[in-house]
Amino acid sequence: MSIIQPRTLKGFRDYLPATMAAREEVVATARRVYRGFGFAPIDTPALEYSEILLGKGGDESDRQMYRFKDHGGRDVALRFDLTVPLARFAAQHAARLGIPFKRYHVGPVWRGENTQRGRYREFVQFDFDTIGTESLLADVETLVVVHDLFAELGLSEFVIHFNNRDLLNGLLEGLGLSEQADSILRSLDKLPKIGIDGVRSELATAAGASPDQAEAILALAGLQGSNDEVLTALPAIVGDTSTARAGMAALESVLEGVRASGVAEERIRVDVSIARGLAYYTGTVFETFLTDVPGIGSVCSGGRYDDLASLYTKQRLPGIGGSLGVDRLVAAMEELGMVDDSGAAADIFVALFVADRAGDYLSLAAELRSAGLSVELYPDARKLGAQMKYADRRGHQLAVIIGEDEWERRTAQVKTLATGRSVEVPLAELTQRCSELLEASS
RNA sequence: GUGGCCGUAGCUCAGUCAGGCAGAGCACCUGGUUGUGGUCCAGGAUGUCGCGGGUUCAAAUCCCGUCGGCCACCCCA
Repeated sequence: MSIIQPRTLKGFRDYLPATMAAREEVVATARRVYRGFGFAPIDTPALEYSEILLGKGGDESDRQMYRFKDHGGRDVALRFDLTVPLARFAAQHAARLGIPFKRYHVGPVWRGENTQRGRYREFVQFDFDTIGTESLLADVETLVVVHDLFAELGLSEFVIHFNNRDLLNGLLEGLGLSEQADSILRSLDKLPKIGIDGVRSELATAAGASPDQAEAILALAGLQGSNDEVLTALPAIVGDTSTARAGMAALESVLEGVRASGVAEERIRVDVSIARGLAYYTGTVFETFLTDVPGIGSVCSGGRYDDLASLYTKQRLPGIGGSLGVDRLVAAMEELGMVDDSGAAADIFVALFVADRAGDYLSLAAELRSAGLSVELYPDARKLGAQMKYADRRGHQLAVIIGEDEWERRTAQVKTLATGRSVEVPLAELTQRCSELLEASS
């Protein structure tokens, strides 16, 4: 029989222990932060009816969607984000949930796009959203959650860039270009790449903007400075439509709220160039960048979507939320050397020294575990040196060594691997002494 | 999806231009010590050269296809 080549699909990956342990830690931290703000867990199916997902994220999302007929001939698709399923979920369960409804949701999503560093076809998002309120306090809270999340993760160098789509919408209304909003948005998004002149010519060709219109749009996109400088300059640039005024007011109000929440000025930036491609965003939009890993792009982004649930219900269910890119974040942390590659080792290593006494070692390990300690018993009675080497490589804190002599004396040697120091303790005190040693080294 | 570069030991890579015995460093295994890791010394094992086909006396090397990775476009976590 021939051997089948072991392999994974393009854009799909296996996760080794070191990476997976890092991911679990990120998820645990995010969960703790989300819960601290009153978000509750939910889950939804990976597979949905295509009609639920199609047309919600824009043409690009539709193109990238994994879509096929299931065994019953149903037209189905894998979710490409967690926000659209949430909208369906909220519409379906609104009556039971109560408003506002705050939920978090972690799971894989799928996009059939071309791969690149930090971009895969299957990746994990960890979302949090607030459904059922238009209050800007929810916008403020969303940004504060992101801030606390990155602070808790130990990533000190990050900046949350935020904007309000009404600024551009208002400007375009005044210019009579509302119809071309999508195409203009896409052109503006390329500003860092193709420059002012590139965007200017693209605005003319793709959106049919006149030279004057293009200049007005570019004046907005090119606006830079401190948060207060940008806010001061904006009114003259975005014009005097009611939409633009609303966008201005929202932007100022959100920034004020974020400041009041104690977020440092250098962590939050009004950035009118943040547009976000997904079609469903309506007001506040944001992206989060790691200053030390610029190449990886945004690791947490989101915004307000006041019309999304209207696709599934007549009830008005506005929402706002954010999406943490778990894989991207773990990749960034690996680049920053924040992930040690030993994987998750148990605190205590027990050498299997005397093969005949396997039962004694097993009950000893069980006793330590019942006290809440994590214990690994080596499965083979190999040379002690080899076992010690294994324990060292694996990253255990303590090694418990009990040979025939110790068994007879009813004692154990407990070795602190980092220092090499070893103490002999009575078996009766082993649990307590191990706890103390672990406490001391942490 | 389109285009460019790349794929050789567990890892990082040399060897490919100009076809001629498949290599280095690190990691790994064994020994130097009857029962103690990280250093040192000695020795050892390890490859469908991504996969399939073609050209050739001979292919890691040249050609075609395919799968995968990276980069750009596009878009995005």
